[in-house]
Amino acid sequence: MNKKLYRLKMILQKKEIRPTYQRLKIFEYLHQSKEHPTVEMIYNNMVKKIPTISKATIYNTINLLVEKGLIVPLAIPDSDTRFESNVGWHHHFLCERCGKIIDLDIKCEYFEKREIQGHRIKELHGYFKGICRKCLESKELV
Amino acid sequence: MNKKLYRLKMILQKKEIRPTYQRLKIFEYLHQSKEHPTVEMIYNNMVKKIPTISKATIYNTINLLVEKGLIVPLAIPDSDTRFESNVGWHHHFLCERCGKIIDLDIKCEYFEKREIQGHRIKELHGYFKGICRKCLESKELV
DNA sequence: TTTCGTGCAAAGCATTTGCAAGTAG
DNA sequence: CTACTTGCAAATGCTTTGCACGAAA
Repeated sequence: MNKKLYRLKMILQKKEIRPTYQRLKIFEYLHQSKEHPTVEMIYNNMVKKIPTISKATIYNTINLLVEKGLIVPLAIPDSDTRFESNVGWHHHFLCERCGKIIDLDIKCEYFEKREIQGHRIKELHGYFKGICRKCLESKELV
Repeated sequence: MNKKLYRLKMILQKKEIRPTYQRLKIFEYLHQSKEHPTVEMIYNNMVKKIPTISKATIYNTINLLVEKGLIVPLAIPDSDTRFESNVGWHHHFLCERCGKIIDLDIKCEYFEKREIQGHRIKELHGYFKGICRKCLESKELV
């Protein structure tokens, strides 16, 4: 675990980000969490470990990490922005029943393309909305 | 043109929305505009035609139209939400140079699917970010 | 030592809400 | 007439900013 933290510290330094305790802990949390947390969720989690931490620091840090390309924001209508450390291109599934966001492991023909209809592609985002497998299964039991 | 307005009025009534002048004009604007306007853009456009209109009415109306499924919101990180009346599934391209949002006329294998890895699909959203064809061309002239 | 980051409180904005007056059916 | 909608202003809530103190290089 210490080795992993050290690795994260190196990543920050490589991007010229001072690896303060707060930043490292936030970055660590984003790496170990699979729940695509909101700012609120990050804050609630951090307060447990660092009781004096402020929301301003959370905002400052995630903004910095996004700028440096170390995390990615996920915009969803009528919902708070979420963040993830998995910066590789992939799609998402949002369950409208349980609210979870699931990383989809599907191929997309555009993942390899650098151009579409003459436009140069720099980013690609895709998400599905509906009811996830688990919710469907539990509904069938009712 | 009157015929078109009448058609829009019918659409509102079918969804049990009282076709007030403000609502009809906002709905009309969203139908004729191809620029995927923000709330701000809708307001600025409406004020020209209805000088007394308030932002609250714009918000009330678009929220209602979204609820009823007559328009679709488009969430983009670090950018205001945009709206469009084209509710059919399609992808978008966002140019980071000129800021335009372009409807893409491409097929997607998931447009016809109703399930993905066991999850039931109700909505599908995809967008590319990069530099649009026009901006690439004008850059090449420099 | 010097520069940068943190935490607090205040400021800024977009969006929502409450309400009196006006409008649609 | 009765219920709903509008426009205004106030309230709300998320995010950013200014600043003094503290921490990192």
